[in-house]
Amino acid sequence: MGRTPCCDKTGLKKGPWTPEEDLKLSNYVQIHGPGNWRTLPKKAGLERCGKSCRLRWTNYLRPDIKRGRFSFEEEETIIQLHSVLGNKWSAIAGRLPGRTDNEVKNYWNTHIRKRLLRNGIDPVTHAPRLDFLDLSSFLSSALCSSQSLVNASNLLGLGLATTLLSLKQENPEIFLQHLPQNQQLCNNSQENQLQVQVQPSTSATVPCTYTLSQMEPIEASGEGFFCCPNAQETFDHVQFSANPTVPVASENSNIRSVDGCSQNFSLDSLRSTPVSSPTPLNSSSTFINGSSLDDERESFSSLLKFEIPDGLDFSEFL
DNA sequence: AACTTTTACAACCGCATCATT
DNA sequence: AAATGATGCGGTTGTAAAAGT
Repeated sequence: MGRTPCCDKTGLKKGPWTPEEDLKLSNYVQIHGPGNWRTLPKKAGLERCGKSCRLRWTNYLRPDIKRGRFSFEEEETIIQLHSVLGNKWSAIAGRLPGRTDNEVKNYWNTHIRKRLLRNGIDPVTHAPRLDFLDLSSFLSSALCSSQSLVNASNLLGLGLATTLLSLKQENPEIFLQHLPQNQQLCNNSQENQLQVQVQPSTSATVPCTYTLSQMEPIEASGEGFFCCPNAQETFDHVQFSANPTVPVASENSNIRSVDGCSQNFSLDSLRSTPVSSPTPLNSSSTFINGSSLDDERESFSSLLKFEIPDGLDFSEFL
């Protein structure tokens, strides 16, 4: 015995709402307030399912809804929250004033998800993925530019580190259970530990190094994704290293080969999103009315760059 | 200009969860 | 404690508009 349907669908209208229906619904809700959706259609004189009325109100007619394109800041917030919360669209929308879960979900599926994929970022794990990289452009860039260097092991090291952090977030018990093995993946030497060197948000604070086992994920704070156990700070700049002696590199927008298995990057670049500052990164990126906003954002996303080293055997990829 | 394909978004549907009886 | 009802959530679909051929 299944559940009774939310309403008797016979004779009920479906499809796009007419202005007249919108008016009836708006007038009714403004007088009586939202709620009692099952009985609302009859009282409001609408031939619609109560569920449909609720959806129309919450996603379209509500007076506090913000319409129009998502700003850079909103997009960045969505990506940050999605990396922590996953497809919890309602929770994400709750942190974006005036935006609905449906709107956020649609924007993710039609814009952000595709762009992340194009830039070699897995939209589910938010980690760089080799199988998403455009291999042809990858190879042509390697063949045409003497400066282009790919260090496949570095890419793998980066993916490993980010995957481990994701794993720790999602399955802390399993992560801790396998931590010794995980730490050895990056380097066979048991003396080396996979470490995370962090640059705190405030410049006055000295960078510190933690092992992954010490890192704690932060629930959607909007400020960062992990916190140091003994420090109150959040941070947005991490360096993964299999070698505790590796120094912290200074640039935090690009992935750079520092040494061996270490990687230096910011979470912003990892997420392939624009940097937090609303100021464009270079003078040619000033906003021009009429230009494609997606293209602008695409150019920011290209900050995720890979350098190609000499001596890479491309046959490994083919 | 006509047709096809792609894109964006509103709306629907089924299920989960919480509240009430 | 179980049954039922109300609401919310997330995946999916339908369709109009835009872009491409």
